Amino acid sequence: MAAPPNDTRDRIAQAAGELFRRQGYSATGLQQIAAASQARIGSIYHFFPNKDALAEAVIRAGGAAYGAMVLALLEHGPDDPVEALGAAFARAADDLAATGYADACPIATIALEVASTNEPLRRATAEVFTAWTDGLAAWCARFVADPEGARDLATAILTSLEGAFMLSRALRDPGPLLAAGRSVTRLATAMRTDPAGTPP
Amino acid sequence: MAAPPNDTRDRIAQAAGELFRRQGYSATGLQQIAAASQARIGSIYHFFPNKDALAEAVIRAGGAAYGAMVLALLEHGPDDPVEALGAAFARAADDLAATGYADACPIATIALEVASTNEPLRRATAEVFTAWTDGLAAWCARFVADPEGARDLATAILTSLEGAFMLSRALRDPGPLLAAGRSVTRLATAMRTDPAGTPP
DNA sequence: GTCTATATACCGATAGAC
DNA sequence: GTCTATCGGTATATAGAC
Repeated sequence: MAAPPNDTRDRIAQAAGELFRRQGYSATGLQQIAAASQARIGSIYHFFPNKDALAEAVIRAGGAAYGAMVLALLEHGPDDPVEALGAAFARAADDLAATGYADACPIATIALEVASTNEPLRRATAEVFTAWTDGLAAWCARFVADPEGARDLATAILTSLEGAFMLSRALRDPGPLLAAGRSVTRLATAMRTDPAGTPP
Repeated sequence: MAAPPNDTRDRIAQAAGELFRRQGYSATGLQQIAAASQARIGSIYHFFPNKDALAEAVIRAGGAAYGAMVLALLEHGPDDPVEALGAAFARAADDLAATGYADACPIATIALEVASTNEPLRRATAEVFTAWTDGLAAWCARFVADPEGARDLATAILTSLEGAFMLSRALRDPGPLLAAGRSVTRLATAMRTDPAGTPP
């Protein structure tokens, strides 16, 4: 999407991100990352001092990219924000099913693994979640006047998405993601300040 | 709560469950489980054929216990179901903070780790999530007449709880859990069929 | 910057004494 | 049913040639 140079460092980071999100941080070995990125272990250590540093780079870069992608999806979707929300959840369900229920949130698995065991990585995931919430809250503020209400709705969108990703992956069924979409659009409708475009 | 006999098998399963939920499945070694349960590795292999079998037993037993606990919390809370929901989320936030943001959902971390890598364990987590959804849907059916609506609300409660657990653990902040509680109660209010007890 | 070889430690699992 | 010793394999990380 953005970065053109397919150099070794990028290949390593991308392969690591894909493996971390699918099977978790602990279960992914450096040998596997090297094989997936067609690099040598020595090259990984040339670009990253250790596995934790690689993970932190992957969390921050992948988090920024995913947040930008979601916001772009909302902004370039239907004009009505509630419809855009519903379309985004439907799109997430399609994409998840298309990858065999493998690729959902890029940092969710790592976030749970490190929350109580690795403070630097926990902090990295926290900063990504906070940035996502900020971005969503700014988008929600377009149709929810109360700033606290906009932030609550943003949190509801993000937590519903994360939880629905978890259930849909475990069940191998888009149902939870679609149900979460229905609930979030209903909630957004109830919270929207400006009811323009809503027929009686 | 239920089982009185503190025999070796129970100690192993309980210690394994605690470690799995806090730091994940892959990151937890049998040596650590043995140390935490004051058993020997040989004893673990006496009761469970391998690590996967231990995990499956932990997922199913822990899942059943947690589901029963949540339903009991809802049923023995305030008479008004919406108030009971809000109290349950507030209670979850208190409990999470009290454990240093360590003990949230007993199977969430494992579920994400195994969703794409371990089919028997993935199936175990799916069955637990389905049982939870069924139980919640039955409870929701008390005040939401439409069965599909009750099931959607049950899914919304569960996905919001899981996603909010994730964010609250990562941020070390009860905020997301409390915000999810506000959103879920608002949603339940909008969906409730019987508005008895709701003052104007 | 790339690659090989290796150090050290721990992994899950097994065998067998008691 | 409990415990010790140990197997083969892999983990992260390092040293150093090229």
